[in-house]
Amino acid sequence: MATTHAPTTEDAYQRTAIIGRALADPKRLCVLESLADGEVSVSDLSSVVGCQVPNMSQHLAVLRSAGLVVSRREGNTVYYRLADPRVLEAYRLIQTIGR
Amino acid sequence: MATTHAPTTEDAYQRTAIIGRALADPKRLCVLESLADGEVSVSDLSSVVGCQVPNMSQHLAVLRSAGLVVSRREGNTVYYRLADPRVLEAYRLIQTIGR
DNA sequence: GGGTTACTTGCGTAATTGCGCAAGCACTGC
DNA sequence: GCAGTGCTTGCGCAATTACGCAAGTAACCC
Repeated sequence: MATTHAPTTEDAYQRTAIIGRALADPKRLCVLESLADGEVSVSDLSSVVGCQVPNMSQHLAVLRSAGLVVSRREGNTVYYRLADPRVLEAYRLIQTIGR
Repeated sequence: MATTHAPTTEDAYQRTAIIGRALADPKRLCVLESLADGEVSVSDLSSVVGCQVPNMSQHLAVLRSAGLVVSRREGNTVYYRLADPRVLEAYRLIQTIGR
């Protein structure tokens, strides 16, 4: 079934670009690093990153729609965690390229 | 030499974010993939990606200032290539996360 | 010198993004 | 029911971005 060279569709580029876009902000990178050791609540994340809660919520929405993080509600606290260990792996790799 | 926990400075986040930003466009991702097998000229890249040459030149400037590609001039042709094999590695990794 | 090819840069515009602030929702108590 | 806490969403604004087009630079050939 013509899997000759994997032509890489425009759609595949688009999905990958959405992830790149999610990695394009310092605060979002700080979030990913903060989630390396396990799940963290939104308010704790906003403290660590140093921004207001609504702003943090928007950044988390970007990360979530890119499929990099997932959320879980417990009472009235929402905890976020990395969706996949490869997310941290990718972040670390890009980090080493940048130094 | 105080390598305690690597606090990750704001500046380090910024440099990593610039790379993420460079990976945030489908056309630029197509460029990286096109450069996987070796150097390619600007006009050839614009043909493969499907955009005008000035537009391609701008995308290449983004990739270049992020340190992902380097250029070399031969006569009046400018060839671009990946600056580091890890760039392709990072692209592939992000790609698998996205599918 | 002039002319051609290959690429870069500047300019204007439409679209997207990050932020602050206010309002809305979801859940827990009372 | 009524607060109160924690998070999300909508709105307005300043800043950034991608694109097309024109003009500029660099190297080649005559």
